[in-house]
Amino acid sequence: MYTVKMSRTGYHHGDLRAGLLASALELVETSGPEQLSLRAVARAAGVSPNAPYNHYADKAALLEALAEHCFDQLRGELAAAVSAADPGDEITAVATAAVRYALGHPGLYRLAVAHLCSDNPRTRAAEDAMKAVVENSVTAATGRPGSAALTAGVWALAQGLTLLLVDGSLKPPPQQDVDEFVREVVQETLTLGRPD
Amino acid sequence: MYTVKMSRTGYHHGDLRAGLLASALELVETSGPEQLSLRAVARAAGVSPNAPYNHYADKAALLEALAEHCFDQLRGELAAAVSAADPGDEITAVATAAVRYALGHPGLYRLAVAHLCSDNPRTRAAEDAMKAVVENSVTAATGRPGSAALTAGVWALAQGLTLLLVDGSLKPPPQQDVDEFVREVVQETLTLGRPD
DNA sequence: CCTTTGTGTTGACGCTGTCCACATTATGGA
DNA sequence: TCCATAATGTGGACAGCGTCAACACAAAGG
Repeated sequence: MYTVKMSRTGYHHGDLRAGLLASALELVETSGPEQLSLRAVARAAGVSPNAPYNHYADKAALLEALAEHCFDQLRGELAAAVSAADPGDEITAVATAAVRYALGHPGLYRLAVAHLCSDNPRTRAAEDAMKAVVENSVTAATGRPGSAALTAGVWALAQGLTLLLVDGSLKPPPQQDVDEFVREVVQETLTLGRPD
Repeated sequence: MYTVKMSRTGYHHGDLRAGLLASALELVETSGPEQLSLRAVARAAGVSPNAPYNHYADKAALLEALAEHCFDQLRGELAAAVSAADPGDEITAVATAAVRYALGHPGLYRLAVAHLCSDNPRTRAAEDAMKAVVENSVTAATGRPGSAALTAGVWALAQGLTLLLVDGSLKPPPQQDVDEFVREVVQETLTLGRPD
């Protein structure tokens, strides 16, 4: 997965900053975002409880970094999905990609969503980049520049669908694959049930 | 707000269960959901740190109760909004009502969303009741029974919009009122930008 | 009246985030 | 090359947290 520059000299770690991030990414999936403690991350990275403070101001800063990482990856996935989509199908593609990513990294996604409220500029920037991808998908799908309202709506639909699916509050009907379900939901919603 | 049966006898509290809930509801707004500690709730209720354990199995149980309370109230608001809506306007009405409620109780809403993942049956039931209201709004607005997919989509749109607005990730343009913004987003999204 | 049951208190444990002082290592100018 | 300085990791300590066990008080009912 992660090949960190592992030159532990016995005392110094080599690249603790990255090591902590990697350990945290693992722990957040195995133990859940609620259980993620700074000390546990340090332990997993093989380092004393206070070592992280040399690289992150406090626990919140580590969580910010995790959220930023999540949004960066997600943006990448969305952008790839949009450019690989059949013409006219871009909106469905972003929604599907978002859901797929979140279901693949539920712990990280939940953590990122839970800490959305923070006003860290880097996190905000990562979010804005995601929104830009969504906007692209809207203009690509409709053939004209999408209004701010429509972009917001598509973004909200994707985000809401993802959240509800991740925490099991919404389940695709049996013998329907998640992708199909998302596609159906998005298409019916965008046309209010009217056949296109 | 809350007139709890306050018959503190000097030792017994009278109705600690309700008192704890009330204190928690206050604290979750004033101090934020992340800072909400069982001990702080007990303190606010004027009782020792362990007293809550006579009424809630653990901290998670208290949070469940809060989430359930939130969903119950929200369902009430949504139902009222649907029945008060102009015919054909029911979907916009639910979305607006959801956003309005969440913005009025951001701490509680965030807590409820963060703990959606739990599989407490009472919480699930409260959620299902909300979904039923949304379904009603869809059938009322379209004039025919809404499909499961469409209901899910509207639900996701409302939930996503609410979440993004609550944590400031989405801001209505200046000099546009939140209600108007939500209305515009919902209408444009449901018709993919096509004028109706 | 006395026992049982519900309720609140006190004390303790391990865990957490964080501060401080200190130890160790890397770096770069003389 | 040597040494000062900065970067990085360690250890100890503190308050606050969730929770358990033992105990104290009050209400209820035979």
